[in-house]
Amino acid sequence: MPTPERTSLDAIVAAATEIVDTEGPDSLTMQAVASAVGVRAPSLYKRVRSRNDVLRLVVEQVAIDLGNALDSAVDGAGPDDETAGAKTTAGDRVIALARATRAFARARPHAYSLLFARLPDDALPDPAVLARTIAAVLRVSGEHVGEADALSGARTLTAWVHGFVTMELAGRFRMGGDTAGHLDDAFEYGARRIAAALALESDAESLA
Amino acid sequence: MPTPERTSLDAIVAAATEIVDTEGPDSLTMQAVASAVGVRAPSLYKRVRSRNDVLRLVVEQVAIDLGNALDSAVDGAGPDDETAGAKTTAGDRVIALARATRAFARARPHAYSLLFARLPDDALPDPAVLARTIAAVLRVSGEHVGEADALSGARTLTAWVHGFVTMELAGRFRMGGDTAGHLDDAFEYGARRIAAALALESDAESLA
DNA sequence: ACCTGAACACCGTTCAAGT
DNA sequence: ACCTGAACACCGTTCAAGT
Repeated sequence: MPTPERTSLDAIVAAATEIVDTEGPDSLTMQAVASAVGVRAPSLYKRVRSRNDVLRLVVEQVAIDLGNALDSAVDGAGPDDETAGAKTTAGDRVIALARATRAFARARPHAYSLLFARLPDDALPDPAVLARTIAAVLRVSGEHVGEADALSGARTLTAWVHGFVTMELAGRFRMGGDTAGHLDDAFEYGARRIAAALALESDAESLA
Repeated sequence: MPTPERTSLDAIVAAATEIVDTEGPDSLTMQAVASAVGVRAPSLYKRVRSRNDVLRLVVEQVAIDLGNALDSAVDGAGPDDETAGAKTTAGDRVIALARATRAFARARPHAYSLLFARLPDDALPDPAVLARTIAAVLRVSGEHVGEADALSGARTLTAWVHGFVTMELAGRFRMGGDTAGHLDDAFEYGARRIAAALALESDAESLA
């Protein structure tokens, strides 16, 4: 006689993502996930192939969440020029993307780290999911520097933001006086500089 | 009767570093290290406190190796201007540091990733070791943009290089057409742009 | 003083047995 | 059809016993 299902793939992914967010990937054990969804560890193998499969689903969920945050940031971007009636520029949207990425990483450091971590092959996220995640970055970069340099601009922006955020999260290489407020200033200053540097790119030889 | 020592802390660190380089941190087990140095796993606890202690020693060794590579890169930097007799500028040394970091990361991807990874508290490297690692970056940055902006310049350079290299190593967010040769071009182009952008910084309000 | 086997509490994963 | 306890091969770590 068939027994009723006591959990679901969605519940497993949700529980696993929560564990990663609160305790980090090392705490993502099959027993912890099973306990969170109310079954025993062996039952999980009815819905997933392995722990790495669970990890992959978490990474993809995180990528989707970051993509949504980036989309929202573009929609909600306001003008840097605070004069009444000033229009929002593509440069404003570039800055908004940088800020949204940093905010996401600070809110969910373990999850964010996973996006760029060295993962086992069977935990690698679907490239199509990642493509959606960065779609807004490519689009805004194109508006800012022109379609020909959209790729090069997106890469430069992403590299700088990711590097800054990683160093901030790791808390190493503090380079002397990195206090919290100082980092905020350094980020805003750097983001403006990078956005400005990208805009100059359209003059140089295209590299896309 | 005292038995002779059959291994040493140096041998343990060397073996552990080799395991990390060849198989990655997940393969760094106490049994693997013990087997490599010719003892049983419990014997390791005579020289180290825990697996995280071994990991910390590996991270510090990697930081020392990167620091040496950066120092060598600065010494060996040549002029971008290939005219006979052209002098090596601070900008040339900035580019040389960027190239050396990328070369290190490509040669030892697992080791490099550890430098910025989220690590357990008892695996965190000694800040003094990390300070030595980046000393050359701070020094060259100061020569390039002036002492007042040395910190800000070093941070921007390190963030961009680290971000670029991480994206390259992870192989995700390929953003369309990232072939091997293309990435080389993109790196050289980006490094020149960042070096140029830093040089402009000295005009702006200092942020150090 | 150093090294070891045995043991403990964990992992991921498989599988026969239950319902 | 789904779930489970038991089992297996691993982990890190401790410790009494050997030399």
